[in-house]
Amino acid sequence: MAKKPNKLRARLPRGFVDRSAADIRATDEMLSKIRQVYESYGFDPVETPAFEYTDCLGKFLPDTDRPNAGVFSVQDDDEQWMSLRYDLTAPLARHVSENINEIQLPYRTYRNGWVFRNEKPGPGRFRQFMQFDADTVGAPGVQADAEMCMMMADAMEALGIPRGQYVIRVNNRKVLDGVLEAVGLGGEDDAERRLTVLRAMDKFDKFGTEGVRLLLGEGRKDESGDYTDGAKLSAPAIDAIVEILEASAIDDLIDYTNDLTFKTAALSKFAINESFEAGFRELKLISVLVTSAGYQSDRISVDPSVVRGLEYYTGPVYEAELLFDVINEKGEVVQFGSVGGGGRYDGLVKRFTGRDVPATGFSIGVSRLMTALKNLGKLQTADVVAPVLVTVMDGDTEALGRYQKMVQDLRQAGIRAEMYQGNWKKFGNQLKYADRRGCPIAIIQGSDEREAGEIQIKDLIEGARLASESTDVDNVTWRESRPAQVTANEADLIETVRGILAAQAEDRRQANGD
RNA sequence: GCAGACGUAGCUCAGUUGGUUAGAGCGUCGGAUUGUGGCUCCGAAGGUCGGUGGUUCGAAUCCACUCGUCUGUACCA
Repeated sequence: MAKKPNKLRARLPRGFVDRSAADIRATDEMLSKIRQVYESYGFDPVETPAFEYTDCLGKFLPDTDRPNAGVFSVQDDDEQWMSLRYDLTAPLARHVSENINEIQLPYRTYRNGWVFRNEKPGPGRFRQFMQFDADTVGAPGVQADAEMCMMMADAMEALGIPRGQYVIRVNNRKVLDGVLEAVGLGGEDDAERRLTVLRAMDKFDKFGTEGVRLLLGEGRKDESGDYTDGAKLSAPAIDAIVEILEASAIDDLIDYTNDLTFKTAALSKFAINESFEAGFRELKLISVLVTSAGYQSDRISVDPSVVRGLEYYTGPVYEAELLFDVINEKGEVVQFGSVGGGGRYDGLVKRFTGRDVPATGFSIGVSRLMTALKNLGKLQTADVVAPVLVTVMDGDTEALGRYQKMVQDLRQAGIRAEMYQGNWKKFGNQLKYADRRGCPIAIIQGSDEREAGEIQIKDLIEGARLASESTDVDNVTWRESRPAQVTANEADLIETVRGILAAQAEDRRQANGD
């Protein structure tokens, strides 16, 4: 048998999605809520393009695991390499550096945009996704970091996540450096093991004390049988690190009177080093600042297991985490992780300018957060009513003109409306179309009505309800009963439509229970 | 990247020890009904059985490789 010629198969590259009307509207809603928060903090928008020269995005990797993966790159006409941005921070550093003479520091700015990562997608993880960032450039003090944390908490609540269902966890890269120094991994030779230790600490939330002990020690095997090699630290070092991770507040760890000292048994074996001291003092300061601004530890909490990226952070780091379970389509609880984070990156602008320009900022993973809210049913689906459909009974030019006029009149009265654009000769299809499209009302005017100066106005929502109540009526009878349909004077079109729409809106409100 | 599970129509899935032309429900489209949505009835379209190669007289079924999806893990700027 001869094979048919192969059809081209329509398919989307993995990790990319088409966005539906509902998604787009929900995203817009989210963005405007976040924007409102940032604006109220006095931040101004700025936008940079999706492409940058690859060297400007920078590779700060001490992390040599994956030398070139993760980024989409192309070569320009002049053979310079360009890449799609993989976050909004590096492009901002480029923008600030390029315009450093015009920009008034400290520069408080926000922006949202698509970013691209060439890596394996997961639930709520895409290769193109939206981030919403805010940064303060040229502010050296931790008060800028504290403000970032507060703003992030406010953004979470503005998005409808109730207090107690999220937390902003704060740590300090200097504390982590102090830990590494204290367990004897300060030297250049131990770079690899330092990463292993940091990654292990980062897993505390996921694997708990025992899992982290394994990762800090010999290694850990997961359920699928995959094995992760450990950092092979000594037992006392592991004890000390675990004690830091398990602390519920920094005051449990540190005595802040005069010279800092460790309070706990396992930690007291270590001296406070310079990094520890600087890090803990900054954390304490942030903690005091946010508390006096009214943000208690249920919203912003110091947590030494926060590690974040291993690249450019130099001081405080923070992370927004959702505390509710996220359920996927199959009803399984999926581990979700953080929906945003950031930190202080004092070295990023200096790469371009040579000048010290300290900066701090954070990023909200809009796409990711939206997946979580959607799965939870907390996504505010914007209440967009489908258009009123003006049906076409006669296809002659004069009649079409009359229908167009009706549509325009409706539009000018602020009512979404459209004229049927399919094959008008099958009238049943017009109403079927309206029904499937979710149209609230259909307008009908044939020659009979035309001569009488009337129109038929059909309430499709009410009609659907009536239809579902009487299922055994035969089609002809049902049709001729013209359910939920009123005859109106041509001049009363707008008024009548308005009345029906208002009644429908009221019904929806009652159905929603508010 | 590593490990496991799974790939049959737009969707959800049947498909016997390898045996004619691969099926069902839902959905889609057309008709019954040239001016009325739902119900009902009739009809139609829709398949590289994920792909390639192999074993066999014969493969959706067995084998190898490969691609994709999901879950875990690694990485996550």
